[in-house]
Amino acid sequence: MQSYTEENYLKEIYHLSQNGQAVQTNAIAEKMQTKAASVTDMIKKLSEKDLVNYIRYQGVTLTRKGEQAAISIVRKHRLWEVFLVDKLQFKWDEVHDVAEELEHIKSNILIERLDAFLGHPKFDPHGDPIPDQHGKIAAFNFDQLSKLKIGDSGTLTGVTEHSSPFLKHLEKLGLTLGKKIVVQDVLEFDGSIELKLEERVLNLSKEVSNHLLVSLS
Amino acid sequence: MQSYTEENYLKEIYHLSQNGQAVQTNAIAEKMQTKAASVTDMIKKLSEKDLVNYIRYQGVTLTRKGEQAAISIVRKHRLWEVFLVDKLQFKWDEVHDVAEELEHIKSNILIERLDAFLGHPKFDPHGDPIPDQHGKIAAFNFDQLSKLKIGDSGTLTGVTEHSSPFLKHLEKLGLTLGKKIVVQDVLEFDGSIELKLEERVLNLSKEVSNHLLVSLS
DNA sequence: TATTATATTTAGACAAATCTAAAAATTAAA
DNA sequence: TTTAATTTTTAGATTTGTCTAAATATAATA
Ligand SMILES: [Mn+2]
Ligand SMILES: [Mn+2]
Ligand SMILES: [Mn+2]
Ligand SMILES: [Mn+2]
Repeated sequence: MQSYTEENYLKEIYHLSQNGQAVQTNAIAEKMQTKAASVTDMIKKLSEKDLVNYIRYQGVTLTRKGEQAAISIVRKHRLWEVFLVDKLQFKWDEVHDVAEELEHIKSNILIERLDAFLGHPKFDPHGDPIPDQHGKIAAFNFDQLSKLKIGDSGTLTGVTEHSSPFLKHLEKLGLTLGKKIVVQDVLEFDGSIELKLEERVLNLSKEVSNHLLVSLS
Repeated sequence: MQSYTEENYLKEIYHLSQNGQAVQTNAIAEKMQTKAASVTDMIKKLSEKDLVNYIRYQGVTLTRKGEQAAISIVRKHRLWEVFLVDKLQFKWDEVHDVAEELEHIKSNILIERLDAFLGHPKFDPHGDPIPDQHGKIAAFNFDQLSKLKIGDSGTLTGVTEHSSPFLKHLEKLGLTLGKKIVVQDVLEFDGSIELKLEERVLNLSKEVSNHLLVSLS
């Protein structure tokens, strides 16, 4: 078993590994809001436990064992987020911190029962896929809204930025998951995008549209 | 805020305080499965934080602040137990360890939403009262089954022993909360009690009946 | 009351996770 | 290819919660 802290490191390394390359000490330190020296200490410990591959000065990658552990935590995090939103009326910008704690509760039966209770959801409130009990993550093919061309249309299926101010902003604009949008214009000038959303026309900055995922229709 | 460990100490001191007297170091050590020296250390820390009144060699009592903190944890523990049983089909003998972890999740909004979601339950799956958000505990007046006389009848409303073997045993006998019983005989010899439960006649040892609570009818 | 037994506290150490400051390795720039 | 900048690691401390062993206080017994 891993400690609460080890689990947080594993999850963070997992998220930072998505590009395929070894993860740097400083990158972990920044995400974990700690110091590089502390990261080195923890990496050595995780390496000792065969959860990461570690070569001094070369960064870390997760072992299969480490990846499975990380995915299990991600699964729990996302299932608890669904619970908070679907059953306890939390807003999508309010769930993260609580899920950050709940993800560490150790009980397989609990998480499988919760999964069933929620109806085996495939995505969390931010559109992120929920790994199944074997660690399988459903393939999905979404595009950054900022990559679309004039005339393209689709459905908003995810966000890649989870901060409360950002999510509240989307909420206010009516840009919630499942909404249909049509690209009406893309401005050369600043890369901002103009789209139609339920009769209304919105203008989104490049910065915002970078963090929105859509499935084309 | 208190640490996970401090919260566990506070809760245990609270449970041991029910007789009104100061709680002894060794009593805490036994319940917490630790050593007296460790308890002394922690007591000093809790005293420093004004959560317990402590006089060397004289045991501890909770301050108002400490009692409120302890009751808050008990509230969370019992609400989570209700959730596990009512919503996730846990058996009453399976909930304790998981609730032991869940009780430490820090979020007031979470626990108030959970309370509402569960329909503001007054008792947990073992018949223990659930304190309200202000720390108030509903008065209740139950009797130990072992104190009843021949001819007395009532409803099973609680258990004072939460171990899984004990609860499984009751389950097998059909002795679950809400069941009506009538005392048919009390044996002088060993204090065992004979009672009628839905057409059947059961004989319970003094040991068992000591841990059952009934409300007389 | 003196002695013995029990309960509690201190002293000193240890493991986990963190930090600061300094040293070492790697990478980038001149 | 030296030098400079960046990244990473080590060394040594600190905090939290724990432990064992020894000392001290309280309670029970003779
Ligand atoms: Mn976490
Ligand atoms: Mn999420
Ligand atoms: Mn606990
Ligand atoms: Mn209970």
